[in-house]
Amino acid sequence: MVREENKAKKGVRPQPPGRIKIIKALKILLKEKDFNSITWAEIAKTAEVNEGLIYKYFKDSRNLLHQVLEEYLEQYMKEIEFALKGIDGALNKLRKFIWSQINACNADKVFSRILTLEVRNFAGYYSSQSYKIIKQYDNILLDIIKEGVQKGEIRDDISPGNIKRIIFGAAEHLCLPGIVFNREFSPDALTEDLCKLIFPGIEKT
Amino acid sequence: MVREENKAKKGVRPQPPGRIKIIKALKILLKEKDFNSITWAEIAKTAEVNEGLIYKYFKDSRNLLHQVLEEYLEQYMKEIEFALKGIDGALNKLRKFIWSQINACNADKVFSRILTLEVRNFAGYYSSQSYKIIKQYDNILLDIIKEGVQKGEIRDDISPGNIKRIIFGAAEHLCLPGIVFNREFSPDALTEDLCKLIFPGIEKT
Amino acid sequence: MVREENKAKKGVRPQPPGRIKIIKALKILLKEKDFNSITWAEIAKTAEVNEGLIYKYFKDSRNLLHQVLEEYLEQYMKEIEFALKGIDGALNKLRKFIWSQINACNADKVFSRILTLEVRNFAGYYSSQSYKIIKQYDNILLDIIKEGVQKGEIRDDISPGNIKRIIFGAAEHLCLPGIVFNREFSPDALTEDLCKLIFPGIEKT
Amino acid sequence: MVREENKAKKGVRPQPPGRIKIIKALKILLKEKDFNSITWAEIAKTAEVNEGLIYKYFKDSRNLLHQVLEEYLEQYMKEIEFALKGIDGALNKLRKFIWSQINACNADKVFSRILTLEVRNFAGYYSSQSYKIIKQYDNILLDIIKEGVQKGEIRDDISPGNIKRIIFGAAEHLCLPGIVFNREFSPDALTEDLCKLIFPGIEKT
DNA sequence: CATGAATGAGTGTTCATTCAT
DNA sequence: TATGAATGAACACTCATTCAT
Repeated sequence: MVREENKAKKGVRPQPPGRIKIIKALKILLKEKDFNSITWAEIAKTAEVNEGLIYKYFKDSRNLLHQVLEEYLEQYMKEIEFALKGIDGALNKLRKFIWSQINACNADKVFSRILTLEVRNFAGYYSSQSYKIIKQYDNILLDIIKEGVQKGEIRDDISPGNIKRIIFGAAEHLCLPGIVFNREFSPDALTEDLCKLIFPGIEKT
Repeated sequence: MVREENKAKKGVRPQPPGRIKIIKALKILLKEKDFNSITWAEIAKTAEVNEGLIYKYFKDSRNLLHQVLEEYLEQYMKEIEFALKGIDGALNKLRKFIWSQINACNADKVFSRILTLEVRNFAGYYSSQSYKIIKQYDNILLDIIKEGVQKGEIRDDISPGNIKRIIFGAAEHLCLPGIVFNREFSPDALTEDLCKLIFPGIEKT
Repeated sequence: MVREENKAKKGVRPQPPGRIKIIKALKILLKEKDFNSITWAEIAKTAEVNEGLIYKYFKDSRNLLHQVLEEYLEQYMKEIEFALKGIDGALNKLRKFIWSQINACNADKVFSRILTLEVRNFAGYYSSQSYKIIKQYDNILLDIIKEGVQKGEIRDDISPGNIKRIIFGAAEHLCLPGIVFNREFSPDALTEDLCKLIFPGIEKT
Repeated sequence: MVREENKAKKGVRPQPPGRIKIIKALKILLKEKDFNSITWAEIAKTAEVNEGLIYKYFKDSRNLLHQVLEEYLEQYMKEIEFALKGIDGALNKLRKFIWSQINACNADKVFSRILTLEVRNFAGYYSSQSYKIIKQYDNILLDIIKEGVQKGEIRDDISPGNIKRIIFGAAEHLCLPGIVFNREFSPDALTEDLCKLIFPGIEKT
């Protein structure tokens, strides 16, 4: 009965086993190699599924990756929104946001690699659904900054957009060695360093 | 005799005309499309050279790109070294370095795109000659920071490596929209914003 | 009871709903594209029926088309036989036959296209049931000619078969532009022209 | 030296052996099966050539057929123009034209089948180069008819276009059994029958 | 130094067909 | 009766690469 409820709530389609296997296979392969060098044949073989079946469920290979990405991003969006609840003050939210971002990078290196290194030079990426979700995610940070500016917590002589970019870029490059060489890193320590460095320049004096 | 001079000037390689044409062709194509979707046939056609000839000079397509990259990077390295000469104080050098980096991004968007979006998830990139030059370039910034720490200009409670990463990441993401959508941007303004934001957190108080 | 009646009227087959839907779907698709490029998947989708179901009723796709063709041809045969009733004289019948043929081409361009452009180079066409019906249809014209020869209305120094072919070919090519480019044309005018041209050479002098 | 001259005159490109083999292979296969069911693999195998090579010389499979068709049609056009030279009077030309057409059908049944049964329902046929040549060929007949009308040899109360269609259609269907079942037939006899039948209705009385 | 010709191994994609339920 | 899921075999097409000349 609980199951029935879940279905109803989430509006989940029945999810045929082949589809699940394919997605799982892609995730496995993404751990081993970059997306561009993954072939349908490999996916099919890994999924123990017929090649043609992939086409049944996913229009093309990009579509398959985007669907997997979307799922991941939507999940992450929910988490970050949840994580920010109940936190008071723009700077506190900022710190939390940064930590979450770095932590997520550390927790799922495969997706981090895809999002930071692979997807950005895909052909249709900047008009994809995934990119839309990323923009929403960006806006969370942007809103925090704008709120801080409005409340006098954050300086107003740098555009919120540029502050946002600086933060994202700084966080990304702190994680980059970990992402590229698949090494563990400490979200706590990196967050600490990043905030120490940028907060003095962000706070309104 | 003139030839001899050319040889001497340009370096060791004799630079046969076919080779030059191929490299030129790749540069043209890189302006239009991303490296991964450029084919030998296209290069040969653009270079007005036989396909087979490419093999005479370049082991494989990656090799070709790397050679082009190397050339570009070596050139840029020289420029940055020259640009930093005669500047006093770590923070002043830092500002100059940042400006040069952002300015270079703006000036040559093709190479910026390759370096920030494409090359990083190539298979052999991190053991390539190009990467070695990038590391050297990284070290220039690192040395500036270390010098600043040593002279008491820069705080010592954040590792120079992390400071370096924060600066590179921040600068990169400030340029990213311009790189991705091939838009012009103002190196002066972006440098100003970035320094305003990070210098308070970098300076030793 | 009504059902029973329908059965009796339509013939032997019980005509299950799925079957009807499939046939209807094929007819719809034939209006849009040529038969060779219609896929099972499309038929099933258009019919709002499962792909596998088609196999219940039709051995293969050719079989399906032939059944649809047969239906159409049988219907047309009845009409032509009815139309020729009560007409006196071979030449009058000839004129009526020609008009009916051209009129049918104009009225149902889809089937005309199939019969004149598509079906003739199908593998098994010349041993199919459809071809048998076509032969019967051919024979109607042939019989008219033979009757005319016998009665001295039509010249006897050209074989009836060749006269038949000349008439069919001429009529077909008069309709061809209309069929190919799906344009309307006037059966009256074309019949008039055709008869004007061939009757002098057909009539016994 | 003679060779050099030929090259220069005809403007012939060197014709690489692979290209020739491919065209030859297609011609062989066309004798056995209809064009639509011929695959690249078969052509390559028959030509004893790599599959990829076909793509080097011909953009796609349609392109390959069209090039072969064009060659054939251009050749035939030259022949018909030559054949009509020195013939006086529209009706005499007409007879010669008809005989040539029927004779060509008999002589090369493969191409006749393609032109009458296959090519007409190809997607891009009516905007292809082949179709343009066919139109030119059509116009030869049309011009003969127009000339006859002008000189008072041919009746003027049926449009030349319709006369043309009637002739082409009649001739085609006289040849059709031969084309379809690959049977020999007598151009002389068929021409005789056709002219006997249509000339009385064509001549101006 | 440079070319034209040719190759082999793959690519994503499509399709008719089958089968358990 | 009708369906969803899955399959296998082929399809046209592409590409980096080689080699004789």
